[in-house]
Amino acid sequence: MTKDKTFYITTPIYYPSGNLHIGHSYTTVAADVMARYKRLKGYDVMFLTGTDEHGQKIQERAAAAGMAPQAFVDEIVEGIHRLWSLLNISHDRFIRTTDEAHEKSVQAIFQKLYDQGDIYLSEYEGWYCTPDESFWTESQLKDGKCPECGREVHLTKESSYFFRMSKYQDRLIELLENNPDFVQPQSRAHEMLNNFLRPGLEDLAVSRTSFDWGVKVPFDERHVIYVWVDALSNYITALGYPNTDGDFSRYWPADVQLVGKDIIRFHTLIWPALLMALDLPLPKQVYGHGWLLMNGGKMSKSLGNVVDPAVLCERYGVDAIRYFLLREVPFGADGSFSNEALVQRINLDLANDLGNLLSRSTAMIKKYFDGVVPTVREAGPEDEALESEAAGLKDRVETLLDKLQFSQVLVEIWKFIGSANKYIDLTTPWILAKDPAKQARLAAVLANLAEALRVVAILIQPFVPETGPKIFEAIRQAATPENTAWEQAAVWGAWQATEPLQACAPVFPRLDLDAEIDAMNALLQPAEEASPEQAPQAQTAEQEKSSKKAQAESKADNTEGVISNIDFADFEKVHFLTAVVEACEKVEGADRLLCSQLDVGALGKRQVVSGIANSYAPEELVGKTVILVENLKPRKIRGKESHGMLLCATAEDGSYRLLAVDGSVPAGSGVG
RNA sequence: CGCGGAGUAGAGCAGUUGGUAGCUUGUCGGGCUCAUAACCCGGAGGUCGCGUGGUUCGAGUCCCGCCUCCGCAACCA
Repeated sequence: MTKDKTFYITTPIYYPSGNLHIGHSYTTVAADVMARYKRLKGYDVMFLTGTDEHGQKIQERAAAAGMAPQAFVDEIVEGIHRLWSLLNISHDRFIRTTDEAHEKSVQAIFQKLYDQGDIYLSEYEGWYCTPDESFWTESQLKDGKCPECGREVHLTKESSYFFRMSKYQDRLIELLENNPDFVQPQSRAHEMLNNFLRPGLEDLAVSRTSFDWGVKVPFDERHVIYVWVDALSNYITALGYPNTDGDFSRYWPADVQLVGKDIIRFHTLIWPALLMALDLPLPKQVYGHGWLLMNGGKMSKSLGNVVDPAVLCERYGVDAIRYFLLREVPFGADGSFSNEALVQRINLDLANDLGNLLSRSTAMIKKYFDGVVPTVREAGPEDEALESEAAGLKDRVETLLDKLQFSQVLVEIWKFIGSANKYIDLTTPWILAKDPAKQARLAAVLANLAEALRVVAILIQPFVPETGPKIFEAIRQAATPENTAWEQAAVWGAWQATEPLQACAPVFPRLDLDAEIDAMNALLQPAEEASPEQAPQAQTAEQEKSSKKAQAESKADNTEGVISNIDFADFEKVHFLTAVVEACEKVEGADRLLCSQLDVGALGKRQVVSGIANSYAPEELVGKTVILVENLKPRKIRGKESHGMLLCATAEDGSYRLLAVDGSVPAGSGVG
């Protein structure tokens, strides 16, 4: 059968430099819901996701792990496949930029653009940081120095191919101004226009000679194709482009391309410009969703506040996680993730409202009619409201889903679940049951409840693919394609039990809030150096702001005593010593950092950078005896070497107080 | 004067073209007993960041000024 309606949806291709976190799952689950919904509606769906595997960072990570880049990404991609499988992601295709077909297509695209003059060879002029081997533009520099390491940079030139993006500036402005649907939410379009388009676009460097983990420029082996052409073009190479027959002609242009708000710039400027250069139609919509914030701050590995979706799924089940992700936060906006919110959603929405509705309905059918609702049924005055609400529900859900308003869709469905619960209270079936004359009315009431559950089961399929079938099973509705079809949600009276109902076990068991939060905190304890107590040392300037809140939060949690025990051997690994501060000054360009010169007795002098400038003035520290973690791995903070860390207590207001010694001991004394 | 977003009941959020301020959760009280200590009803709780600003018969909603918070320069969704 040839379906005439197609729907092509994409997620970004993820960068496999490490395992994915809950944020990646958020995007992908959202795309999955749309894909499942459209399939239910009878569309021929192409749902694409994948990985962006080239680039310097991967090369470095692989080298650090002592692996070849390909082997390195293979391993991570394997994990990503497992995660998507766990989350019931129903992608039709998974593209890797290291796929041979993709690489060939990228070369063909590059060649075409070069041949037609949209790509030209020139020189990339920038500020080069030799130790970091990285280029920076004038505006990226911090105080004229490398923004990464703070060291000197020098002006240098590197040969590079450029994409003539400036040529498409006017067409891009027109695109964003005249097509309000192209970028969603629309506020993001303004940002693009004001920040980038109106000030003027520069041509884009699209090749590099400074590393070689990438696709070679077909006519110039010294260059590898840089991220833009390589990564963005995945959306068309996955369909076979430059071959424009088959899948490409069938699915392109994409209906929706989901991206996080951070990369919307590349998808609304560079990507359309590339397509214009290739003379291809543009995607119908690029949707930039918001972030899931962890305790109010951005999620990132270096902060140690990353939530592992696999752990959550294991503990709560896939559907609970999928439901939470899309229910908790309006899709375009930022929202926060917290264990408490997750457990609350599971308890209130899934267990109390939906789970309990199923439970009480099936229990009554079992109890009053031994699982079989008689066909002699008498309508009552309470029925009308429930039935008419159900009748319009499918359309309301569709309207909202087509606008990707996932949280609103779930609100709408749950309103109906609430109505069904209320319907039970209004009709009081337990009273009807006592009166033999009211059996027909009781039958009607219970049938209506099964009916409501059937409608809900159909509509929630895209969101919670495991739960829909469970409900069908519980009400003994055969899960045939005809019965589960989307259109069946608009029908009232299609419930047809295949066998007697039984009282069913809870589909979403209620959780103990406090116990869960404790358990989750224990699971999520960051293993590395980002634990709160170490934060003053471990933070870099750019991380400080966002980690501040996370610190406060996790600190409060820690007082509950859920930190796992360590062996004495572990403790012994840490060398504490006393040290005397000989000199101390603020670190230039950083708000919270102080750089101290310490006398550590026999060990000589040490330089330590600490994030305590808000709590101490530099001169206050001089002469103090402090506790130093002596064997902490040295690291650079704002360009300054920091060999160790000063122990501090954190006060309630978030300020730090140094640990002191009771009495007087020489510098360099052991502590422990 | 960089750009954008946000500031509405304890918490988290809605408030469409200006017309009596809503939802969820929490809290207090009541009902019910079919059900996963679940479900249903009701009460309390807000001078809608500030300017006793402007426009208007009327402003959370439009205009002006100010304050606070967050994001944006890094190919972390």
